Amino acid sequence: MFQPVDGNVNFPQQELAVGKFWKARKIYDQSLAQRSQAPSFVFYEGPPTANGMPHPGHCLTRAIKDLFPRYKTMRGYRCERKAGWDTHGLPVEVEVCKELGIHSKEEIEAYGVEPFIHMCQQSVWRYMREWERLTERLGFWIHLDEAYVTYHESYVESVWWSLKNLFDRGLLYQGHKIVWWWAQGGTALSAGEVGQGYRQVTDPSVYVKFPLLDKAGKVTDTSLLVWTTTPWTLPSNQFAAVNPDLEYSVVVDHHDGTTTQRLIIASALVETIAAKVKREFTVEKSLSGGELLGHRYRPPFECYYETLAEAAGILKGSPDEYADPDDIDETEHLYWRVVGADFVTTDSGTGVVHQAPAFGDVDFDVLVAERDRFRPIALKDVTAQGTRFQALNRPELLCAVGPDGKFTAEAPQFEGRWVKDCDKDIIRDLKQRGLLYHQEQCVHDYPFCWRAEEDPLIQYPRESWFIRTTEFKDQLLANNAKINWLPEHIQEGRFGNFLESNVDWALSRERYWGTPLPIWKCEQSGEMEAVANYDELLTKPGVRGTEVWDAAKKKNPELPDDLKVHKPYIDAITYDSPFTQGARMRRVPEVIDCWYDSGAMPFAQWGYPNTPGSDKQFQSQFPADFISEAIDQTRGWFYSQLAISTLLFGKEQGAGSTEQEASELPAPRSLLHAPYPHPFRNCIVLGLMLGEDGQKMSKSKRNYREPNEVFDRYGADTLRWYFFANQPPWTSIRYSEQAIKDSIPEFLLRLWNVYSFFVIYANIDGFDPAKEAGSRPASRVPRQGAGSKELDAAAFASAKSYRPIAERSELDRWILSELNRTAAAVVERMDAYDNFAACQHLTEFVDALSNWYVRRSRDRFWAADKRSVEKLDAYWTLYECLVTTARLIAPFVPFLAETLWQNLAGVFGQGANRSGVAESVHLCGYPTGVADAVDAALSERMNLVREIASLGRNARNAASLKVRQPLAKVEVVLADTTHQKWLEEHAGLIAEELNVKAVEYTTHGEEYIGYSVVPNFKRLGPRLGKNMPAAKKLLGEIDAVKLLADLKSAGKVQLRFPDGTSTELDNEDIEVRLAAKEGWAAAQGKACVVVLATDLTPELIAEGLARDVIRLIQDQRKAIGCEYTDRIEIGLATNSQELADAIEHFRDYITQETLAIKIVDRPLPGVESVCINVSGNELAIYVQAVK
RNA sequence: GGGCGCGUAGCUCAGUUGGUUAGAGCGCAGCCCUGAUAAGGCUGAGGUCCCAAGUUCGAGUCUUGGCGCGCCCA
Repeated sequence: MFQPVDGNVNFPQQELAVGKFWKARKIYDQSLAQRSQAPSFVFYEGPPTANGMPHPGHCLTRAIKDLFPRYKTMRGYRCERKAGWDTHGLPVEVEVCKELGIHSKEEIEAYGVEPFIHMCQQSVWRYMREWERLTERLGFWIHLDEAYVTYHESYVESVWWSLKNLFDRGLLYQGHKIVWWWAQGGTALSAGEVGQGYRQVTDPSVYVKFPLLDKAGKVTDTSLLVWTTTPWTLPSNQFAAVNPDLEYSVVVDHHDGTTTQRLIIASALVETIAAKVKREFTVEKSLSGGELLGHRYRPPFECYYETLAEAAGILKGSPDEYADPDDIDETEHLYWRVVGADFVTTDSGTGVVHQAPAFGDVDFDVLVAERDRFRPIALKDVTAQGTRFQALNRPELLCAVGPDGKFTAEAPQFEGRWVKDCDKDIIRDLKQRGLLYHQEQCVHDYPFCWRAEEDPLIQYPRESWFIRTTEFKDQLLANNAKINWLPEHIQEGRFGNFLESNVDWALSRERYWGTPLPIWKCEQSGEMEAVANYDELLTKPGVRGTEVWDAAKKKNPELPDDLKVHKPYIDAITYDSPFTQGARMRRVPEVIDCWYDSGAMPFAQWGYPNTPGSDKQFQSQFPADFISEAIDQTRGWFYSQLAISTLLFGKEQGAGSTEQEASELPAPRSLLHAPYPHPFRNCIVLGLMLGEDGQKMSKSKRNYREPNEVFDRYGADTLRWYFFANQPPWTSIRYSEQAIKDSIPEFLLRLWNVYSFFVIYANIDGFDPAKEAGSRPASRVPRQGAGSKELDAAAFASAKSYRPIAERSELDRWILSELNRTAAAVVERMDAYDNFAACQHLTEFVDALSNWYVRRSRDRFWAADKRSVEKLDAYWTLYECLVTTARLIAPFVPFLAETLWQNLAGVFGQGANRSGVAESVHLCGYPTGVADAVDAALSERMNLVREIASLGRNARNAASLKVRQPLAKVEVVLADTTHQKWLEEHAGLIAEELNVKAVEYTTHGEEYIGYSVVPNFKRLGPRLGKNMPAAKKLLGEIDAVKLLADLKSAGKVQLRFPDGTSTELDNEDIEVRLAAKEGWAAAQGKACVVVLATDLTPELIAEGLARDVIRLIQDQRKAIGCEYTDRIEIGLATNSQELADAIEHFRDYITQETLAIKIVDRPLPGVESVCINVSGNELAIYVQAVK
């Protein structure tokens, strides 16, 4: 016996029970254990930050992350799934600050770094329980209890190891980065924070003259005209940028009759500016931006000019690197030159852009590019030559402003004043010196600090640590080229472009809660070294400062040991400098970008290389076969992983070599030449999920449901199926509760109904596959026989009632063919990481199973003879379909699959004691489809039958002939005769479905239909080319009946085109279309026309009435609560002779169909009647169950 | 401002290498079927496939240029 199935299915409740079962029986662990020797399929969990409640978008990510590992496990791989948590970073600090009611770094330091990071460490776990609960409830199988955690000592030390590696190879360096800087608070703001603070303000807009110098360095009467809205940046000017591809004009300004001044402006802007200043310009000549390059000018302020005006450097590519520097003449001035930049446009300004690299990252890039033109002077050269060339080698960053936002002594005129306050004085000064050309006001958006609304932010250079990723650009691209991205366009598109414009990774953060940068610096010489782990630090000579941690731990023994590698404890540790006698080594103050943490997870999750055994784990789990995150990770985790892996674990064989010393690294050799791609091979990039209103999901807008609400109401499988089956995962989807709800009936509920149907009737008829198979299939089948464990066909072959498939009915063979076809198609799609198409195949199969197989097999299930071969065939067929479907859907909807499996396989025994049958569907292999069982011709034919049935119903509808009214016959006019013979043999199926007495086929239906012939475009197009329209026209005009006859007799026909050429057409070259003629109850489809005979005989009418009566009695059975097998007594009272005659005539039929033992033509005493109108005849129906 | 993606029915979305009648689900209207079905079937209304130009015998699909939306970066 199967467990009775509740027709009122409650998915959420079932899922909770299934979850308990998995836990109690350790099914996930078993699924791994049984694959311990299998080839591995490597999955990496991108660590979420458990710093907020999970929302439906996270459910999508976690569902996809679960789907493929489950699938691959069933396909025979070992897929370990180690959870992970991202725990460092600014968001955590911000959360803690909120709690403390503080904002700035000053406040944090006043509060105390030590208690602050304690709070950060605790804060990280605040929502972790919620995340774990969600993970479990969603059915995401992953080892939560072995999760890697980015703040753990082993993890931090792994990151340190990698950083030391980079440092020792010269790939980690200090430089400048332009950040949005809150001067009053002394801190940099993240892009997100800056974005929050934009406001419209009015700023000065000034046009300033930069007089050009002649060859001798004398000021000329020609000036570059530049525009800026930040006058305070002018003292730090270094260059003037033009676009080499733009045209510029030298104009003469006649305004002031006494002096002649010439201005250089982009030609496109001459008129605009003339209009602005209300003057007339004469264009003296025009020249390209390229011609301006290299010209020197005099900067608007003298601060640096006096000392640096003549500074020059040696250009790269100058002959003979080791020649005497005095002989080298390929030099250029370092400052105040015209340089080229693509970003210069004529959208605004003058086409000449003032460059103060200290206060703009675009400007800074120009400086970097300029620097790159000069030959770097290596340290040893400087020492050898003295410091003579140090200042000459390349332009340095000029910055006359301090971190407090006030001018420094380098701009003595304004020293000590807040920069924005100086704008007016600067303008006045320029005016006095005749450099100000024009001045106005300008309204634009400018960012302010979101924590102190009155404080404008400024862009400001900060010392920062960088990873030299730009040197690996080609390798990053080569690695990327080998990754299988889904969708494909990520590779060349967003990610590829990002790599193309790679800049060195700004690694350091001037914050508190993060992996400390493991670099110690000599307090005297400034020499530095990297440290790979805590123990190494302790072995340093004269190490001091460990007592700070010891004291803290003593005071609070609860303190996790992991904190000792964090600020402030790690900062306390100093040691003797190996560089300078008597000096100490101190750690630099920075922590690192937490993206580096997550990108290091391929090795850091194992604590590699410090943790014993991590070697082996790392090697066996590298690279990942599969990862998936949302598209916002392009520049996040996808990049950080790729960059770190490419820099650490090498390159393709034979690729350019920038790291000769690679073999000296303490990494296993095999990994150093890991073939691309690494560290991941396949990556599904998920679309962003929006809220119900199409906006970004936001808690305050409440534009989505809490995941738990969805789970409680509809179930995790519902949500999963909605994600997998409704769209490709990379389309951004709008969250919609209605859409989730609507996705239930089409698949989950339909499948459930089939399952429920099976269980109801199998129990009624006592069909039990375990008993049929002799109750112990496993004992008969060899133990390795995959068949027994997974309940596929082979498992049942020994059962007496189990007939070979070839002996069963067409319908059985058809659905089994569909089943195997579906399995093969699903496997093919899933192997290509295409869950959406896979789900469509599954949906189609369940539709076929429910709406055709079961529907057309009902008679067999209802047949009286419990042991008839046809009936048992039907049970075996449906059973096989259901158990196989359970396996097919297991990775997608694991709970429902398990529920089905538990009951369907449960007849073989409960729990682990199941005679070799798998205890859980998730311990089964995945069905791949048996090629022999697939019958393509049968599929095609059955489709035709289904189309005929559909057309028949259509015709009935059009003729207002309900299906219960039998008709004498239908005629089916086929477009071609290929399947006619087969169809004739299966007329019964159609006759029954359409409730007609006979089905006839013909290809000569001229009476009912018209033929038209169209060319097969796809086939003929390439052949006929320009004659296609003519072919279409000719075929449209031709006598179709004659053409078809000719084709049939000769196999081909001639077509002569107006241009004189001709062609021969065969059967395949044309398509015949049918159209029903007016006046017939007919419907046309692509392959046929179905025509109904609409004449009704009294006999047919009577049968129709009888069927009406049966239907009404069945309703009544249901209404009075009869069991399926209950016998009843019926009373039928009517005044209509016609109806009474019909009942009398079909008495046996009615009796049989309604499980009646007796029908009388009068009321049953004591039974409530129902009075109903049956096709115009009044009828009173009395039904009572017989005890 | 740049990069990427998207734009198909009232709504949510499919649409294969370009092939001539552009589909599904929901919703709406009507009919039908039903002792597995909170299901199912048939029909109808509803489309400038964002716009324009181009390539082609043929464009929802390819190219270019616009417009609108989203994301990422400035």
